[in-house]
Amino acid sequence: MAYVFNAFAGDKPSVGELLSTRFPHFDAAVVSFTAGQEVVGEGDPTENFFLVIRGLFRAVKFTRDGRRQVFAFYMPGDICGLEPEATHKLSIEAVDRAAMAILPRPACRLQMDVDPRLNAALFEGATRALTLSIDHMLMIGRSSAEERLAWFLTMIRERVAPPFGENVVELAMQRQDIADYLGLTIETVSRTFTQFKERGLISLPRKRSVEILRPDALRRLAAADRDAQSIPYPEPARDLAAVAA
Amino acid sequence: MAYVFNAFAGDKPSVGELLSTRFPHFDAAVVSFTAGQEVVGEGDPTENFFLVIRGLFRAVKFTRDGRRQVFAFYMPGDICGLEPEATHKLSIEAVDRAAMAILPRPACRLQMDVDPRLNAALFEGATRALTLSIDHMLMIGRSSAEERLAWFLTMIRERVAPPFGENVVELAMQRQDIADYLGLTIETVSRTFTQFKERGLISLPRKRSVEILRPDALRRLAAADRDAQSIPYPEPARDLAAVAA
DNA sequence: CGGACGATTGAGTATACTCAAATGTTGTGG
DNA sequence: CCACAACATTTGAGTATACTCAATCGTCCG
Repeated sequence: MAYVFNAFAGDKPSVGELLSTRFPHFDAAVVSFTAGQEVVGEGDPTENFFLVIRGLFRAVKFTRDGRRQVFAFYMPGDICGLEPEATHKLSIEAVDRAAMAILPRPACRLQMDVDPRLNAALFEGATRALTLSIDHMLMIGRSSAEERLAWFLTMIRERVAPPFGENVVELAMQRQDIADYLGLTIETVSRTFTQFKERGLISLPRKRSVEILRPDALRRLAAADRDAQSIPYPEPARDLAAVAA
Repeated sequence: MAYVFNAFAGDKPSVGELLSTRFPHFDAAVVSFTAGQEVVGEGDPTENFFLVIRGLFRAVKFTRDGRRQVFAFYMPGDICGLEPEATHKLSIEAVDRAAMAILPRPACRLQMDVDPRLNAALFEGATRALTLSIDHMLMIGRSSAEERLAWFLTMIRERVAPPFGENVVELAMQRQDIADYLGLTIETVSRTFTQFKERGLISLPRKRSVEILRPDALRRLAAADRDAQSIPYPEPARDLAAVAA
């Protein structure tokens, strides 16, 4: 997940908390968006930071001929819009009906100068976002379709309810978003979902709802552990140590 | 270029300058490395920042089964090692005979608290690094082999001597590094080099030396402009406006 | 000169792609 | 509430791009 501040990730107070403390009226700047609506576009001046209040957003970039890459999904508690240049290099769009708190940059900067905690939190967050993007890039550059989808499902699951996640994950984004996030086509994503279903790794109660039946197997696939691919069905053992390793 | 501070990129004083000002004896901590030598490994504690003095370094990560992704190349003036977690998530290795200034983190942090300029420079740099990684990811996720290599050559050329670059670029890294940087195999990289040569886009005086004969054509390929692919040979016109657009 | 390594080239293949059609889902108006 | 339209997703068939495995070529050193 490139470019994401996760409210759960820090041992320090979360950026969201700090902001809501320092800007007691920040909810006055909350704006709602409908599905597909653009918050900022590529080339727009970077005037604000954004704190996700409700729903799901995505950060995207387009090539000139219309290909699209999704760089991140932002969930409630995440901050985005921290691009350093004068203009945004990514567009931020609402995936579904969602809401953002809009935080003017000058005010944030002033607070940063005054409050070392906010300062440190933002810096830590920015560098952590970089770390989070590493896995994403490794996946895109060096993994098969099934590894990418397994990684995606594992990551989403663990973000929704850390540290272990629920076994049923609601996917607010549509298949095209997943495809563009993973650097695949929508057809390949769909086929891989079907394949996972047939292998008993997941079930699909509804199209946008995934029940993860065998989280360990999925996690091993995601870790690019080639052995996992040769284990289609059994494997009842837990394997949490492997995650930490 | 993920994770890179480029000494040329900023309108502010470069991080390198600030560090050498604030740490007048930082050159006492300069360490030399031979080709392939590891500066820090994945999992090592994050005790220092690093400033490249001479030569070329790469940031890499391995999957469990040995696949490798190169995330960045660091040139003199670049800073690396700014990972926020307690341990490094990437390994940093010397590509050739190279040297790093080793900057203890606690000292840097102290200076950051005291000196808002250093602080701002590092923050700007960290977020800029994020922006720089965007193109890399877009390439890896959504481009063909020839687009990736065209982008790589264009980027290297412009980094070596901004803003336009020399027409002859010395590649200190070997083909495997390029392949792992672009998410391709070494064979595909090699074939694409050959193809570019046959199309008259480049020439290869030596294996590690690329002469860029048609920078505009290469740049258009890199920009994922599909029209460029249907223009194999002629095209004498300049096209700098397209870069800015 | 020979060995080691890096790079290129060749042949065949697999994975994910494209184009196309069918199916499923959602939302809207009658 | 149902029917229909619009859209999202799945499935199918064929193909292209980049991969794998293998051999050759070139270059740098000892």
